[in-house]
Amino acid sequence: MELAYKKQNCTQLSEEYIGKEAVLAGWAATIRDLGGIIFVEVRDRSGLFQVVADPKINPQVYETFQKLKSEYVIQVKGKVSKRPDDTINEKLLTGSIEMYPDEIKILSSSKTLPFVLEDETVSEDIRLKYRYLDLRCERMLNNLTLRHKIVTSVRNYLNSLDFLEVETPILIKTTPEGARDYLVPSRVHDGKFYALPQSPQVFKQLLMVGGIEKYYQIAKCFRDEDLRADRQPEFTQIDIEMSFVEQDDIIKMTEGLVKEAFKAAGVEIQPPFKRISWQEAMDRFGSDKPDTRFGLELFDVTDIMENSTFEAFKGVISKGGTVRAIKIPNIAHYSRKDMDDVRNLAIKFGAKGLAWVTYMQDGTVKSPVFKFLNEEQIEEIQKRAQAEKGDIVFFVADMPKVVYDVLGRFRLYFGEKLNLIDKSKHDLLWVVDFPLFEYSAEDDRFVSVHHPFTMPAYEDLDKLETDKGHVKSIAYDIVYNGCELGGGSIRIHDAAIQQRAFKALGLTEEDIKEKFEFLVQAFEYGTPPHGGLAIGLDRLVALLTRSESIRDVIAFPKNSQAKDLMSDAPGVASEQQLRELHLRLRNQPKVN
RNA sequence: GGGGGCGUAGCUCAGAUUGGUUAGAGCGCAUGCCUGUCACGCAUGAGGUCGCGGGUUCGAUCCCCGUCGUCCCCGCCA
Repeated sequence: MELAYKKQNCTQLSEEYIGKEAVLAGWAATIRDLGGIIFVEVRDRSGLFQVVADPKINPQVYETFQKLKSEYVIQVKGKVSKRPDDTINEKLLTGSIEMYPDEIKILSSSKTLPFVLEDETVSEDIRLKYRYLDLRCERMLNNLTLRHKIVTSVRNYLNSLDFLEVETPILIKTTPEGARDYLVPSRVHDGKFYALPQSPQVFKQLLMVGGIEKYYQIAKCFRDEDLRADRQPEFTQIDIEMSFVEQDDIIKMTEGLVKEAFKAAGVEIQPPFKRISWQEAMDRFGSDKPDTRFGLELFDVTDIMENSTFEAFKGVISKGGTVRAIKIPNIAHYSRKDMDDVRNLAIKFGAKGLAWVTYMQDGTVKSPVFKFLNEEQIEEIQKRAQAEKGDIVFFVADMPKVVYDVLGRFRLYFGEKLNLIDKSKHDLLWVVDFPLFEYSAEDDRFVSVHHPFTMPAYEDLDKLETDKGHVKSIAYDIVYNGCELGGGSIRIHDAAIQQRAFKALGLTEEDIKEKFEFLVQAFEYGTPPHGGLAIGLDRLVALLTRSESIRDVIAFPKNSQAKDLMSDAPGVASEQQLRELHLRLRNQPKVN
């Protein structure tokens, strides 16, 4: 596309252009002034192109070149020429050609940059403060380019399947459950607030009631919770909902989508992906997002320990607890200090203690717990662990949730530490059959694992009243290399089942009316069976670009304290603004 | 809310085993020289509230306390 200021992109030029006129515009990336000749690399989004000024060839151009400084914006016009054979730069896409411009214009000058572009060691806070400069670096350009390609491939894929992209509101009513809402005060309605959506959940279900049948949206979502490397206060989901579907339909559709998204990143993957039940994931990997690129699977020794004389374990078991173990290979040489560190790690992860068996290289076996076990039990442990010389088996006894969590984290810790993870793998799988409810000790009641509209497994419907803790749901997560990429569920479309689900959650009629009235009401007017899922776009792109943080795939992210270091948001509001919003501050904001 | 790391030149860092007279390096920047560089080379030079405040001390970049900034983790969050 020819523009007023440029007719070609830098890397569009090739040897085919030799002798032809070109007009480039971009930034002076590097300037090499050799005294009698000046080389400048022009950079635009496409890449680099070298232009040369020689006083004997064009004194006027040479004079302007002498004025150039780093990151000046320039335009050059002239004929593309071949470089002398011995000056070809193999590292540059356009390294065999160059231009002695007939004309150069300085379109804009630049101050000295606060940091050297492409210097990977520059700290992130400096780069975030001058994000517009960081964006000039190849890394950010590549990340944003890949993000765009992935979004494009997703849109193309869903469009080809007859989906409609529909926007849902950003100013909505606050929702009682889930994450903390961002609130927006209403000027028109004194004392009332909008919330920003944590996800378009309610609206996408209403779109199904509205007959849209197949909906998607590249949706901005907002959660006012503390940040992490993979969590931003505003983030983007590929949000999808479909009518007249069961779980398999969603899974199949998503597998195609993920395949296309990976293809856009140059990675070929072949659906269908493995499916593993939530229970199996917890039993084998201690996680609902298992990284199955390596072994170190957990195993159950509750039955053995139950018949031991180890009162600590027996006490846990009699209270409904479990004893599980993990075998870590080739660490029997660990010193006492190493073992203390491991024990402290277990405690940090939530264990009350740690027991172990060491299978020494000399064939002896050492364990602080063996005095509580008979020979048969000791043998059975070795058999289940398939322990060999050099291994250590660790035991954790507690309520299942704690045991899974501690051993699951142990597994990841040692997998990383012992370098057991094949980083070249693209391991995709589905975790299915999640429990519908989870007991919350904090609230002393059962709460939704997914959300209150998740369909219970058909075979578990009669347990809704009798055995809440064991009701499975039709919910599914997609997991990539041990990271949750997305998840979703089939929703309840039957008013009677929805009432039973609400009841199981301990919600009263008033609660339901207050919290979900318009949704429940909508469902009374003919609701198609429906379900969907959402995929975290930022995480997906971060994983595919091997970025350490999702900040690296967002053009203008917040820092770990939810501040925008560039614009210094959030800022203070004026007294006038506060008055219009009917607000008074409890504390004066800190001014730095 | 809690735990940990870091904070010295524009950027990235060093600054000792023990607190001491003039706080260094590379990159960048400036000036000069240099006609085929592409990490151009060579020379010269400028550039510092050692994050901030307080304390200990004859004396603090260094030790102590507080505070601010930033990153990571737990809690929180799908």
